[in-house]
Amino acid sequence: MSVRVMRSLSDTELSATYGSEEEMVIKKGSWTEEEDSLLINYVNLLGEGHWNSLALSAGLKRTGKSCRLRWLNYLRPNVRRGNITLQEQLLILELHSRWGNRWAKIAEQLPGRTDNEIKNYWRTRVVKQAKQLKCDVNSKQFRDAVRFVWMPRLMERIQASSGNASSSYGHDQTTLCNTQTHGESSGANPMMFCDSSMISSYSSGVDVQPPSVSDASTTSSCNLMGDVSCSSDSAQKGWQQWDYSDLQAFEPNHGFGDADLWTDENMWFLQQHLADDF
DNA sequence: AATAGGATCAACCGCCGTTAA
DNA sequence: CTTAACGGCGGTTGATCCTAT
Repeated sequence: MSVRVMRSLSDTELSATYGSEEEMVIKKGSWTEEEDSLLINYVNLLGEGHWNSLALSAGLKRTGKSCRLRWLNYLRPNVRRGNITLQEQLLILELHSRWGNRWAKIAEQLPGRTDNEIKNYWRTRVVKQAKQLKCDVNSKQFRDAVRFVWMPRLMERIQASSGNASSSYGHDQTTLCNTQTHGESSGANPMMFCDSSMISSYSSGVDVQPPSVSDASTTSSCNLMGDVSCSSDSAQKGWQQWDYSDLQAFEPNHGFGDADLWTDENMWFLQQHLADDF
């Protein structure tokens, strides 16, 4: 069977021919409600997988890939939509620092979120922030900024809100963060550390263990940044001096135009005191 | 009210690994 | 062993929405 591909113009419905001449027109573009209903019905009937044959069975003029994507990213039960929560942001930053652009793997740790959504978040929020800071998103400078400013700030806000609101997953977050300092890192910003229960409690409802962030010799509280330990005197001193309390630039819907909160002084600090220490 | 530019996100593309014929 | 089909994944695009002017 030959396949002719036609790109739809928004809601334009394409006529598809099928049959005697063994030609099928593949529809592209936005999915209609009818297509969604068809797909849902046939996935319920046949189960996930075998997307090409499912598409044919359902009479959908779509590729198997397109059906799979639509199902996984939109129609599948328990897909979480809407704003990425602070906890989710923190987890994404943490996991990305460990795994890089392994979106699917990261998504496994955020129940209901899709790799596509996480990827979009990264590109629209994180990459943009890096651009505003005039550094490459993969640069050590920016990674340090994420570790030592953005993530602590997120944790601070999570902690601040944990007392008066249950998590979006309906779990008590009172044990979210452990702000005690560590022996070997006592000079570091306490917000850098978090009880390892944080991630697993975040991933509530799903039996997910956080990635190993500490070996057996470490204390029960772990460094959320995993492989980072603030062992440099200069960095520790810098942390004590660095006032990041006003940072809003990283917060969603909070005007990324506030990136000037990332002052030259702070960036200089990062470059001078952190870049070589970790 | 109009519009330009930015932000967001759904969906497509291409590559790659796996599997079955 | 080879090859084609399929599914999964990350990268990218483009339509739509939002906001500032």
